[in-house]
Amino acid sequence: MREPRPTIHDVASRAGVSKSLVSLAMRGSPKVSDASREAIRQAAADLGYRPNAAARSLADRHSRTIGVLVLDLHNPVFADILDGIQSEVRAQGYSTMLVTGAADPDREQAELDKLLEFQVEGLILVSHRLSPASLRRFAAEVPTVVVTRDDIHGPRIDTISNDDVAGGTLATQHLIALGHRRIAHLAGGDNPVARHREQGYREAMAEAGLADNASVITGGLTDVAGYAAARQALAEPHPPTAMFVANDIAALGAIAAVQESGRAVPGDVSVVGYDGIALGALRTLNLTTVAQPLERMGRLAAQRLFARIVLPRQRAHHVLVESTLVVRGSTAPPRSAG
Amino acid sequence: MREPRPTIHDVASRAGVSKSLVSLAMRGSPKVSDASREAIRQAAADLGYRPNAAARSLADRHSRTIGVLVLDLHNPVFADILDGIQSEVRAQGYSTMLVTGAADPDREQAELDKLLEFQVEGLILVSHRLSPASLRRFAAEVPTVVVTRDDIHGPRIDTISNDDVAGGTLATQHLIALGHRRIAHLAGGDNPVARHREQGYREAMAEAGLADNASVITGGLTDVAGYAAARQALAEPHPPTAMFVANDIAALGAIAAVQESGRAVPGDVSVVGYDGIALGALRTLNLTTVAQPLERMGRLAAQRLFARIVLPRQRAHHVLVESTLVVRGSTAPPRSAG
DNA sequence: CTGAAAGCGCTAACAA
DNA sequence: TTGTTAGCGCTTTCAG
Repeated sequence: MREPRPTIHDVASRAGVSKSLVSLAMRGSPKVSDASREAIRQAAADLGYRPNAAARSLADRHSRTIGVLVLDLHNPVFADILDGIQSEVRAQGYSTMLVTGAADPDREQAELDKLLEFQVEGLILVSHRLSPASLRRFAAEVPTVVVTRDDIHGPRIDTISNDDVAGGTLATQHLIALGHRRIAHLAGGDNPVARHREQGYREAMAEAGLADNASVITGGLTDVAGYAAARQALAEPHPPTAMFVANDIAALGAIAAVQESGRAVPGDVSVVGYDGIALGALRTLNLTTVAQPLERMGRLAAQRLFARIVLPRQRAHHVLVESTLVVRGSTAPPRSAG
Repeated sequence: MREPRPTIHDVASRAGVSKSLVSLAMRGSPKVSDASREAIRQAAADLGYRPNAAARSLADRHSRTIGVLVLDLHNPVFADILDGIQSEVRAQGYSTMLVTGAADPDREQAELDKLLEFQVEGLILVSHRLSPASLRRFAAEVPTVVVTRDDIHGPRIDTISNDDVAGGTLATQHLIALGHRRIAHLAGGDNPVARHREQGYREAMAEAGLADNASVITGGLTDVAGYAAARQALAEPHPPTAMFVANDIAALGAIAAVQESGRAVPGDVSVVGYDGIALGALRTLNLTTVAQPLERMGRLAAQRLFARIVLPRQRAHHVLVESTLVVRGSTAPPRSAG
């Protein structure tokens, strides 16, 4: 089919040296004479030689690769986190293998199994849907850090996350402070992150004496889900004057539904999202949100992972990052305040 | 550090059979007795055995992996294309290694070099920034297909793309048909895709006798770039009544700038994008656009790649997909038509 | 159906 | 400084 690739052996004989010398030279060892080094460099260039990563990985038992699982490539949140991961991983001279599981536990399992077969030296899970048992099984085999979740604990599972309960409270309190009372929460579905944000909402409502006004609509973390949930909220006898939506992407969908119903944002309905995606800053959208330091979370995750690769048995670290309310134009006091 | 992983050897001795039998069993060969197969399965499960992909790749000289380079993980266009690629690749029992080069030719080179060291059996480049020479060099080493571009030809470089010139014309003609005359193009910068779309714009303007009205503003393919370009366009003495923007993401930025300037979309300024990202369908944004069949392009790319992996020397295929104008709410006749 | 032996491309002692 | 010798874990002839 295709001519075989040149090997280290071919380079050696063309340069008139031995295999091992080439190996040393390739990795920039100082114990190679300048003459040999140059001859080897030249021979490699002539031949178009490329080291075979599989062979190297096998021989020195180090793949220099880390595996990254992301929940959903469509949500820009993950692109930001990945930027942080990538820069850190590359700085260490490692490569990353990136996979998605489409929010399906079985597929996530399968993808991670593949990653382990490739001998990745560590795993970063950016918002997975694994069962606790399954996650612990992976973490037992290879250093693992989880980003955006800290609900599953295990002896050697590090986490980087924000406090979603506090964030949910922050968003809700903002709406309460503006004078809203009928505040709906468009929930993010059956996952811990969404549940925590909902809990934060409930706590803020209760604390403000608005527990009876609390109204949670089942939604999801996609634009479509947010759209549908908002429609449902607006169809109620006493539609809300404000919505706290489980994440930014769903909030965009919710805004669409509000506007489509003939209402204005924020004039008739205020909307708050969660995450802090760059898109939300666009004047068109201008989304008030609880912003997480996404890129930093990615960097922290990679740093944590390398720390654990060096010292595998250290106890689990749970890094909590600060999220902040970013007030933009999608929230305002209700028409008839109070 | 960590206890060594069980190998095929460990499985064999625990199951009381030979290494090679295990190897056969692992790959589901029919020439293994049921008894042996079960013993092996059990032993592997007990041990938590995982095949070592590096070793397998080395031994059978097949990595069963294809490399994918994407221009920018932040643009949802690429997530859609990737969906198509992934589903097809998985269906073939292959894995994918995904990398980004941040639109930087040198980094793209480096990432692709890494991919080749991992012995990927093929390459899919989703909108690269490589030089022709560099692209041809990679294609000479491994089957390669390029998605969204067809400007660089080479003996064995397949392409999957739409006709950006035609698409640009389509968008512009739509605005002309609505009655616009001062139509600006917010260009997408120094890359072939953007240049083709611009050419389509120019051709449509010329054909309508509006060549003198043609106004091209230098922009880029990001929201920020679109925002800046639109501001510039609006600052001119005779601001346009319509804009054709190089892609959807930049169009969102442009809409933001228009609205921020106190003008309405489409009341004062119509905006057309390009790509057909899902987000554009949201009622809030409601973006008229030239939509490419993104997921299908991804699938086609993977299919083409596998075809070439089987028959490496076949001549280059250039698959052209149809893009269609999707008229939504961001375009309308100008205030004072004509 | 099963097992022994050789080798994939590379690294890693160890000698020379 | 250089070359030799063993493997890394797996697949693959080729004899039993």
